[in-house]
Amino acid sequence: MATILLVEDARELADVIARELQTLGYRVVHAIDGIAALDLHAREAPDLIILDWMLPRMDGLEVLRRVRQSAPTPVLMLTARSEETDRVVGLELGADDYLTKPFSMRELVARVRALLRRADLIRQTLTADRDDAGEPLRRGALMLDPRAHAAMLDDAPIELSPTEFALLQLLLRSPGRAFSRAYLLDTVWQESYIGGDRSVDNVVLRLRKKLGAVGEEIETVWGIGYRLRPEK
Amino acid sequence: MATILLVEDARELADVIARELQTLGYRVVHAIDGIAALDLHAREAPDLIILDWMLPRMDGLEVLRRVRQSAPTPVLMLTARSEETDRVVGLELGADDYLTKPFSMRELVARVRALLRRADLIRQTLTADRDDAGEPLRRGALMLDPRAHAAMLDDAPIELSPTEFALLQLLLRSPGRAFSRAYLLDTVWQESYIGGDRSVDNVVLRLRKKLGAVGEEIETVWGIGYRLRPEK
DNA sequence: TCCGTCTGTCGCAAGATTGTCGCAGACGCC
DNA sequence: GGCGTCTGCGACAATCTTGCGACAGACGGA
Repeated sequence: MATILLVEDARELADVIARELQTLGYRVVHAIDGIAALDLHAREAPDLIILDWMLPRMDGLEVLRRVRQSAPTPVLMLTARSEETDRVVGLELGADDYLTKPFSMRELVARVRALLRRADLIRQTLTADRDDAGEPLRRGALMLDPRAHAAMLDDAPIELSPTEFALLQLLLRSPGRAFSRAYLLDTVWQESYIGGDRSVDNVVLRLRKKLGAVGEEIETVWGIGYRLRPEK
Repeated sequence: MATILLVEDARELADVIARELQTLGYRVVHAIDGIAALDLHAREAPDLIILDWMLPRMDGLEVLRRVRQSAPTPVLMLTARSEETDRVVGLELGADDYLTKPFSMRELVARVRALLRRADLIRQTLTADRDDAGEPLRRGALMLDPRAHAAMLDDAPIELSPTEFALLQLLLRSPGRAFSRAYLLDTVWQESYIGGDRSVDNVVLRLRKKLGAVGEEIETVWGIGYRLRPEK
């Protein structure tokens, strides 16, 4: 689950925000001044920063500037001022969004969610680009199209669940390579892997059933995991 | 990875933009005035130009005019002015998009990606889709005319709200491609995306209802988002 | 101001997915 | 061949996702 760095010196407000975010499942790290914020940012590598403008020891703008030098972490700025000039400065320095006090919890949450969603989208797009996704993968009678998120077997579309799709895609990208269950859990399940090794087995089981002849080419590597039989 | 020519004389702003784009994986070439911009454009053949309106030595409009004489490179104009007349002039001269200062990084990034994506799409499909947004899109009994912002179903006009229209247009442009909710929120809702995933669902729901048979071709990609069934 | 349209939210129900469990069978090692 | 370990696989329940109706706030026009 995402970690949020909250930088706010007004204790009471900070508590309210932190509690709200925590009940929503986010991990909240709290800094009370600018120096602490930079320190925590470096240590915790949060997914999002909620940054108050007025801070002891180093103001929000300076924190923003320094953060921006090291990481593209999205920043939501909080401010009591509403003057247009401040808004301009904040946004030009790379704040991703801006909220003027007083604001409703509801609005804060909506923006936090939006920023996290966007960051996640960017991350996915980048990794997809790196992996050269988009090109259809073929293997015998099977064709898997990442762009359409669809699979065809003998020219007939087949239904694959998200997990099945991701696992199959991984196998198809590296035929012959053996994947350990731990690696698969890490890669396919990512950080949400609450599953045990049996989960992997089951997805493979379901894939084999759905894929017919191609399914038989998913081999068990005893004591390790699975691999797609290298092409002849 | 795409190369972006950034033409902006305000050093600090330019640095922020450049850094942001670079962390996203783009190569950024920076020009500080109009003459340098033309020079770099000729040498680097960038995939996109981000062009400030006010520039030393040759203003943005003139740069745009000259660039247009030699290449169809997409151009995103930046300007401090918000008057309608300027906007009209810029777009008539062939700017592809337009952003008024102050703007958020989020917005800039969204537009940059939208422009690159569109350019890429155009490059790929050197078929009938040679238009940008003007040519009518057809699909079975449905005809959608972006220019007139009007839709016809079985030769009868149907009412679509702006959001519905934009989403449908996106689907029609890339039949078969799966769009995640996050992507749709980023693209269709753009700036004002305070909505949650349920908002997307609802627009799709309304579209399906309005579109009859064509509506049934909007498929749910479980765990991902939506897709227009590819044409046979 | 009243009214109609557009949009986001909420809540519930239906349905899909996925992790767990148990057991049978396969495998590797000695 | 015997034995401990690992895997295949069916069943099931918990969880997650989506469809959809209802509703309320925002907005703009009359």
